[in-house]
Amino acid sequence: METLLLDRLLQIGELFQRDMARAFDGTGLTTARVHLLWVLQHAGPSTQRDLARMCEVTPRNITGLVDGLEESGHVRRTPHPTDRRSVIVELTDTAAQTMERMQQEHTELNDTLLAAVAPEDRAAVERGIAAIASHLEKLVVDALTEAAATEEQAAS
Amino acid sequence: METLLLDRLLQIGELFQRDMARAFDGTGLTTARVHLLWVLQHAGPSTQRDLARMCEVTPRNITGLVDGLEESGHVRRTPHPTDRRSVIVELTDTAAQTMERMQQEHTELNDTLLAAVAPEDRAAVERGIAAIASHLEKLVVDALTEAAATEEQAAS
DNA sequence: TATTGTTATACTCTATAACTATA
DNA sequence: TATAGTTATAGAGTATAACAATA
Repeated sequence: METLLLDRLLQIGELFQRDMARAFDGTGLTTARVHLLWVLQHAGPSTQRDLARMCEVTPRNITGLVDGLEESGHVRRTPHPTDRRSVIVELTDTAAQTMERMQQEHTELNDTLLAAVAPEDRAAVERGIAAIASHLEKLVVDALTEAAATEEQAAS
Repeated sequence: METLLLDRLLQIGELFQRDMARAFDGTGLTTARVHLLWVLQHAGPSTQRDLARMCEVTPRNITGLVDGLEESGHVRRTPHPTDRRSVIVELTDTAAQTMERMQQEHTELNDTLLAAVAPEDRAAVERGIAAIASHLEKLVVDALTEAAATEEQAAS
């Protein structure tokens, strides 16, 4: 029985997650926390509210993640300069270095995997995967929009 | 800034998970429980021990998942015919139907996504993704083996 | 009155360790 | 003595709801 393309794509996601979990085993970092660090690295110092929006989780959840990352020395909470309700979260210097290294390794992994593809297939793979990602995103967004509309209708 | 192929692959995994979570919203099913049902559908009635091995989680975890699935009417616990320590878990009729439908939808999604790829690129995409999955698996397995060896050395 | 973050509470997934029943 | 499953306990991630401080 041949393996579906979709199954191989999902397998890649699982393998990646497993590898990341292994890499951070013993450091106190987890997938969710690394994701927050990643968002912080790209967005720069941010309020917890904004982090909640960018991570697509509740503000309460951010409180917990930042608590853990503060304790492990990866982030720092500082007061917002003008809004005394807000808290600014920023990477510590060591965490910023860690994230840079991580981003570099990520790029290297991308190159390694691309090198596993036959040169004459590479362009087609890039095009094909982009098309699949874009199509799937549309499908999911449409399904979510429809579900939201149905719910709204039910509420009225 | 162009998106890395690796990032698109990871995005596909996330989108798929999000879509699955949405599809089962309100049914009491979750990713972990659906995974167990999936394993059960492919392996047929199994002991909890075997389910733990196949799902790569602890036996304790299977107890919890089966508890939930039993309560929601998706699986049934029956005594093992010869070993009174063991419990056989099997899908209920309705769950078996649900899983068949799900598998069909899965195949349809695969076809839909494949249809989003230009016909002349399809063969290359199939080959390329198989190569990437296989290469990544080797990388992860090697890393895990190495980590295990290091740990063993530390223990001696 | 609206917004930001936190406390309170709860549920799922996950793990390890101790225990019971059985092999 | 070893194995199958459960109870006990713990921790992470997630959510909603109520609340305090501030805007």
